[in-house]
Amino acid sequence: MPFEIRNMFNDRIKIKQLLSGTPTGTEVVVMGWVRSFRNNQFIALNDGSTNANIQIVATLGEFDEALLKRVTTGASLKIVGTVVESLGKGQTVEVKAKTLEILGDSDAEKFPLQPKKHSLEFLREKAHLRFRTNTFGSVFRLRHALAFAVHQFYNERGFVYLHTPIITSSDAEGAGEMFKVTTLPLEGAPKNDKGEIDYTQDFFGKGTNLTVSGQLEGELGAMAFSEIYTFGPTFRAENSNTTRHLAEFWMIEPEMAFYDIEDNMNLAEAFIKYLINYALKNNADDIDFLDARLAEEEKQLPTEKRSGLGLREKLELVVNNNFERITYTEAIDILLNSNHYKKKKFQYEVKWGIDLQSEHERYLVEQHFKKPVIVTGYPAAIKAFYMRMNDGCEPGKETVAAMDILAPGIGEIVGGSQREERLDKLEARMKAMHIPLEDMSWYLDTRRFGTVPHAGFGLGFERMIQFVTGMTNIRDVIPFARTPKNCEY
RNA sequence: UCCUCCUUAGCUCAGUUGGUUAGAGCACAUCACUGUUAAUGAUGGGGUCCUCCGUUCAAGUCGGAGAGGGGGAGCCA
Repeated sequence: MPFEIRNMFNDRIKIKQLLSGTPTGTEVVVMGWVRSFRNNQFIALNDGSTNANIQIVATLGEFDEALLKRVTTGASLKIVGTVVESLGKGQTVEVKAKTLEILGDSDAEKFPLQPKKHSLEFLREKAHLRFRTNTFGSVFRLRHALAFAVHQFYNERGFVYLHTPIITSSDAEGAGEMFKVTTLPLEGAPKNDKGEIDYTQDFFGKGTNLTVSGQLEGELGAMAFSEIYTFGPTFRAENSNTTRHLAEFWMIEPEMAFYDIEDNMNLAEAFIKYLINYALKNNADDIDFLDARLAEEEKQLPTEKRSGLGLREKLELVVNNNFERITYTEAIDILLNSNHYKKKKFQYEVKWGIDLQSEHERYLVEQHFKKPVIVTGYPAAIKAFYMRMNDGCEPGKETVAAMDILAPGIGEIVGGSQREERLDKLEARMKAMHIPLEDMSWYLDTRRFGTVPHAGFGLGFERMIQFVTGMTNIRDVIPFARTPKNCEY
């Protein structure tokens, strides 16, 4: 099969394409960054199209010694050469260099990435360079693939991609602490009669924040297009220091008219499986690399801490099996009847009405069912105002049509619900929760004019990437993590 | 925010009961070798022992405070 030379300004061929072909003797132009230079002859060159490097052979004696001295780890090169069968064992094709041009030098003494294993913590501090490592190469190619798959999934189903605002004056969702957005000076901000900051003089004439969710605006779109989704950044000013929280993260929030809670669950399950399937099919190399990497890490762990399941195995298991679906009440029963509970191993109390703690969710997912679990019908008291009250509840045990999807290793990956479409019930709930109705009249209008049953959910994009890549720290699946006390770049 | 562990060379780490000149592997430099795959061999340079305060004849080592990081918890996606 002849190589297809892409007609770019430099007729460059990408390394992924080059490696997928056969040694034909064709002349090619390759560009990339040096990963290693062995034996003063063999350059491992990488251009980010794949983790695999192309071996460039600079035959001894054919190149100036001073030039070869500049072939250091991290330097960028332009190579013109012929594609030949490799005499070595590690690869089938290699490029025998005719000309070798240094595009950018890289001082070997100062370049932080060495041809060796680095800790994730070290690379996190070099986030601007960590893309050039195999691990982060795979992680961020997968991040891209999953983002593309998100759009493809919804586009195939006729959903409209709705851009909900990033700056918002709505503070009703209660999803978390918000970042203030203002142009008022911090020192000497104008005050009103009551001595409070006078936001009428602010840029928007009122107090504004970065969004914590696009859901409420998403519902407005669903009431016209039937099915919409949002996919954008969201912001939480919580002082959370964990491996699964970010101050700035990306969330996918579909919102569907004419869906009930069952339809909602079906869509969420199909969505997650679609994303995993897309990655397995289109990024097999990256999954396999991360699989091997995790297997290596597992070897360092004591036996009882090993998962015993490879990354690929885990993903295939999720794709090929139905998610377990249980009600909150059933979940509490399972916990109460568990040996774990009887041996008093739960730190937090288990009884109907509590919010499930991490340890409870982990028990259900990792010990009891050993696969993703969808929990529905949570107590109304612990859930948001917009969730639909279930009919026929025992007094004092009112539940709402909420659903959380819990995934092994990362906990809650999806949170969603059927929305309360009945105006009287919604208003009653909002009053009970002290949410000012007048500020929310735009939202209540959807229930006043042609209200319909509808539902939706939010999927944390980074948590999904964590699941697919097996990365344990969420800071390693977003290019530039924003966490408390950390906003580099 | 709470609990807990950690911070020694560019990186990963060792450093005994508080005791003389703080070590190793990798990386880097020089030389040798040349079909290597984390190349190999030899030689060499490289240290604010996180910071401050204290205890002591003497602190990388003990105590206190602070900073940064890891893991767990809460909040959540």
